[in-house]
Amino acid sequence: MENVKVLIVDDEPNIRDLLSTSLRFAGFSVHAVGNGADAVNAAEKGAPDIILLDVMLPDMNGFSVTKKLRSMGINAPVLFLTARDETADKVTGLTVGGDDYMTKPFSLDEIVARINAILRRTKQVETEDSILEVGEIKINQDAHEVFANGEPVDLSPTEYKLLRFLMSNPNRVLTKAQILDHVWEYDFNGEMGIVESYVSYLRKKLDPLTTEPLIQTKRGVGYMYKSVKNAS
Amino acid sequence: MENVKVLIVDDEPNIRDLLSTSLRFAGFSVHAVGNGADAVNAAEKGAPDIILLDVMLPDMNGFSVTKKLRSMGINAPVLFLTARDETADKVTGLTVGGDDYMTKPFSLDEIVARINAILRRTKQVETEDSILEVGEIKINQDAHEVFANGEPVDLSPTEYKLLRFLMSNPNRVLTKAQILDHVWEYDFNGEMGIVESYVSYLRKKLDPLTTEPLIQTKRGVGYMYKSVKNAS
DNA sequence: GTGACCATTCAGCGGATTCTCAGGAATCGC
DNA sequence: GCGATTCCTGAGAATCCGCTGAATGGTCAC
Repeated sequence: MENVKVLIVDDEPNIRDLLSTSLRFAGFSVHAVGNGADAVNAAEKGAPDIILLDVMLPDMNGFSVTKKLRSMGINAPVLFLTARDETADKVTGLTVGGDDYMTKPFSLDEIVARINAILRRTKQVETEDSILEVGEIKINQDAHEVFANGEPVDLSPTEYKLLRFLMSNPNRVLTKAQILDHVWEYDFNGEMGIVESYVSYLRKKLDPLTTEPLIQTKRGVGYMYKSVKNAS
Repeated sequence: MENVKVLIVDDEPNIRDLLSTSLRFAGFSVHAVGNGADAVNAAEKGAPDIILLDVMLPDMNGFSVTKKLRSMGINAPVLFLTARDETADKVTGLTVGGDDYMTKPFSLDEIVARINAILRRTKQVETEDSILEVGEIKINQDAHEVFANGEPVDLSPTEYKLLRFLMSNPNRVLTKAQILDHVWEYDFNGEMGIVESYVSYLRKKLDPLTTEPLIQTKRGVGYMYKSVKNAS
């Protein structure tokens, strides 16, 4: 996962900042532009490994941008960003090859997961493993399958995202605010109590299958996924 | 931890002074301003390693400031300061990237700990280790876990903060007033007897696990955490 | 439309935590 | 030794925090 270059194309500065900050912190090398013409230029010069492309741009739409890019021999996979109300058939034609799409608003954890999934599929760069195994839990990120000591566990989408986020930060306390910011969609406006609810759901499903509780409550601080006992 | 530059942005002079003095004493290089415009200027010239940013400023809010900063290519992590009563929805989006937030009123020890945690995570400068080990006690600051000779110790948040403060000033007498100022929130207006109570709680939990009492009473002066015996 | 599943809010419970206070123990000056 | 001062610690009250079950509304498949 060294030096993967991401090109972000979105006309909303808020989304650009959010994505830039978040992906940079996730270890990607980021370049962000606000319209299709700049995107073509940046892609030509920057040789990105993956492109995050808003479907609705002020000057040209995502389809025109990709057509232009492909005609120039730029074959980096594209992750389209589209508003939820735009109909699916508008998008389905776009996702050829290794491409994919996400609806806005998305969660930050989810978009990192999708980027890694695409890179994994297109194999243009080394990237993370599709299997995430920490302690007694194993997640197959391609199949969205979860196993606790080999037993399959059936999780709802939000439960899955929460568990994945916890497991990718083992032995580190995560505050409810951090969890909310990464697992829920960026425009979520509700209370942090929902994190408690979902932790409760997860524990109810996972704890019967494990030898010890996996999600620890650090009262007054947050939650922590524990993987190995700290004896050192 | 050499020459880490902190930029403080808060419109309340009291808070500015409190933070400046305290952080300077903790070894940071500090610059403080009172509004968003000055913050942008100072960040441009000063190239801070981390920014402490009040969410509510007279001229612009914290989000506008960070947006402006990011658009200028300044990627220093931000520790937001926000009033406790502001609801969670004002907090969402704050902990993106390496950023974090604290509610006012905060404790000075806590804010130093958070700054070090952020610097550690963003790895932009060398900083302290997440493990604080002095004598027979070891603290894992990521996991908020405490061990006495390898045995886990369960501490409440205040007990934890007190122990951390004592351990980060080993072999040095700390007055109750100092402890109160650093460990408790700055608007705490109770009695100093509470320090005695919490020292008592700590001793009750720690002393059974250590070969000798760790927190010494310096009658008429304060308390001292002892780590190595002086041969004299 | 109907039923299953899911996301979200909320209220009540129980236990942990914070803080105060007061009696007794330890220590100091003399 | 003895009083004065300081410190220790148990008890108790008020509060806070997190867990969970229940209720609501939405979405999707059929």
